[in-house]
This record gives sequence, structure tokens and C-alpha cells, in this order.
Amino acid sequence: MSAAPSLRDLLVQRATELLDAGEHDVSLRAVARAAGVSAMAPYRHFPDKAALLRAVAERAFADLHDDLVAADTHGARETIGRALVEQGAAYVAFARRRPALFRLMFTDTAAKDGCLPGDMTGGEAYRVLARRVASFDPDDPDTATMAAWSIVHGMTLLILDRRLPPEPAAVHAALDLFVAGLSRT
Amino acid sequence: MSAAPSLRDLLVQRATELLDAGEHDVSLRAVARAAGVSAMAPYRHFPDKAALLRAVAERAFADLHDDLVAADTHGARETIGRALVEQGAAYVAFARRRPALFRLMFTDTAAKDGCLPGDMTGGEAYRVLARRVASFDPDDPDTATMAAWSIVHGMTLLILDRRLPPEPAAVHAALDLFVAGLSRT
DNA sequence: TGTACATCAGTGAACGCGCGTTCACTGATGTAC
DNA sequence: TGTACATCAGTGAACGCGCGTTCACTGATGTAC
Repeated sequence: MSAAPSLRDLLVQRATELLDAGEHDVSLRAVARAAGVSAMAPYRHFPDKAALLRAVAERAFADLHDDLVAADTHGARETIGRALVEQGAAYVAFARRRPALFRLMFTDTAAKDGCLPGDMTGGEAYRVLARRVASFDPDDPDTATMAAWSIVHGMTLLILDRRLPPEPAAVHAALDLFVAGLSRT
Repeated sequence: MSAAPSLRDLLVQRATELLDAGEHDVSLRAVARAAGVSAMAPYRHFPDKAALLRAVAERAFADLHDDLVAADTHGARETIGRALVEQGAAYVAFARRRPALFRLMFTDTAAKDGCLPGDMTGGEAYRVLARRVASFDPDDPDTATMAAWSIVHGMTLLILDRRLPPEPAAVHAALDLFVAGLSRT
């Protein structure tokens, strides 16, 4: 672990910035350009483009994890149900703030075949959600977690794809409805 | 409406077939090739590539609509809750059968900006779902429909992206959980 | 201390590729008189 | 019936583009003796 800022880190950083700046897709050459380096330089640090994107997704999953933890602990000060709703809202908010990055994290393209970057099941971010859901439905936590993740993920993508309105009030209402149903099970 | 099979229809057909054959993306030239026609021929029938894809998505939405209606009426012979669950399972099954087409239908890319093909809200397929949901929660049907669509859509994409297992039993379990919660509201 | 060599990050030109789209065209069909 | 012209679907060559990746290289740094 050297203290010097490595080109590797810089490339991940620049790629993330390009995605956050609205680039729906990012080319290896563009990342190199943004880092002020030749088109070939990235190959010193990554075997190919997919490997760079995998590193970008991994760091993004860590960011998402932090957001979920923050929302969960904040919400838990009121009620357990509130913690779950706040987690969902944070998930949506993350994707709205960083849509291209979010799609990169979750979309399984042929290029990434066989190697899911930041595989959420078994990942840290997933566990934050799973633990909170388990406090509601200890009988079948797997099914409840699957349902919870699905509703949040679906709402997120439907909003990104402009099929549903992005209003926070609507998001909260739908999540409240789901959590209310869970509580009464 | 001529009886002769137009090249326009053939292009839509071939594009759909290419997507269903596993092409994650489809190029205008590939579609023309598959139709046995020069690369320029499609421009006689569509102003550009996006217009062709829009036509493909529109036809696909009609197919999805038919699947949802069939599942709904089939399920409704038992209970109303069953109809909703079966609709959700049919949505997932459609996407699993035709993943590339499904992504084309719903993903809002920069290319399609300002013109959502088969906009589901306000579309026929959406109404099939909305009507069934309304039979559960007449107080706030919009929120309940949003939640229902979200859970189904999210489960679908998480399965396509290999974040959740595709087992029908798991899908049904999660949908049952949601519908049970809805019923008790 | 000096020399010889290995390592390693980054360069810059070039490759082959498929793409969407342009352009000017061909040749068949329909239609007006 | 014949001629002149417009319409229209499809052709085929070419454009410019950015891409991921290859290749042989340069020049700085570290290390063994």
C-alpha cells in the first residue's frame, strides 16, 4: 500500500466521475484521456476494460453500503419500520444521484459474464438490508428480503427509466404500504 | 393496409428475432442483413435506427399485454389474489424468455430521449395490472399499483442480472408475501 | 563507488472492426394525356 | 394504344467515427556485485 496516488486509483476515480457526469457509457480511451494519460496506460493496471469497470463498480458498492447504513441507523431511532423505509429511499436516492454508475453496478452484460462485480447477494450492502428485514419476518427472512429488495430495486429502475414519478412522497408511500403489509404478517 | 408482407414488418420481425436469439444489442446493419436486404433499405421505412427499435418495442408491449391478460383471467378463476400473483409470474416469465427484448422495452437510453416506446403508464399492459390491483386497495390504488409494479419489475431485473435465483417457487413466495400484505391493509 | 543489467510505467503509432448515415444511382410500377 | 413523366423501393460504394487492443519503444528507477 504505497502512499503515492497510483494511476490505478486515478483511473477508477475518473471513470466514476465520467459516469456521474452523465456519460451513459464510458470508453477506456475516454478514461485515459480524463486521467491525462495515453490510451495504453490503463493496461499497465488492468488486464482489460472490463476489469477497470469491475473496480469502479466495487467502489460504488462500498458507497451504496455506506448510504444504506446511514439511512438505517438514522431511521431506527424512530421505529424499525421507519428504518426499512429509509433504507429503501436511500437506495432510490443513490441511483437518482448516480444513474449511470447504478446501472453499471447492476446490469449483467455479456462482457461481464461469469464475473459479477460487487455481487450484492453475499455482499455487504445486501446484508444491511437483509438484517433489517429479518427483524420483521424471522420466519421466512429470505423471501421477505427478496421481496423488499425487489420492490426497492424495481421502483428505482422504473424511476430512472421514467416510468414512475420520482417524487419522494410517492416513493415513501409505496414503501410504507409494503412495510405495513410485512408488519402484519 | 396492403396484404403484401412489407419490408417494414419483416425488419421489425427480424430485429425481434435477433434480440430473442441472444443479441444483447442489435445493429441496423445486422437487421438489414437478416432481412436479406441492403444496409440502406431500412431507411425507406424508418427515419433512423431509433424508430425501428421503437416499432420493435411497441409490438413487444402488445405481446406482454396478451401474456398478462391470459395470466390474469386464468388466475382469477381461483381467487383475486391468485390473479395478481399469476400476472407477476407471467411478467417475470416474459422477461426470462425474451431478456434482450425486455430490456429494450424498458431501458430509457439517451438515444430514445423524449420518446418512450410503449410508455407503460397509460399503456394497455399497465392498465391490466392497475385494474387488478385496484380490486385490492380501492383507497389508494395508485400507490398500491406502483408498489406492485415495482416488486415485479425489480424481481425481474434482479433475476435477469443474476442477483436473485430464477426459481418460480421463490418468485411465487415473494409475490404471495406481498399480496398477503396488500389484502390485510 | 561504479558498472551492468533487470524491472516497470507510460508512450505513440497503428491494426482492424462495425457502426450509422450520406450520396447518387437503378429499375420497376403507376398515371396523365 | 403509346408516350412521357413522376414515384418509389432498394442498391452499393463510400464517409468519418471511436472503439479495444497490439506492438515495439523509451526512459527512469532499483539492485547485484
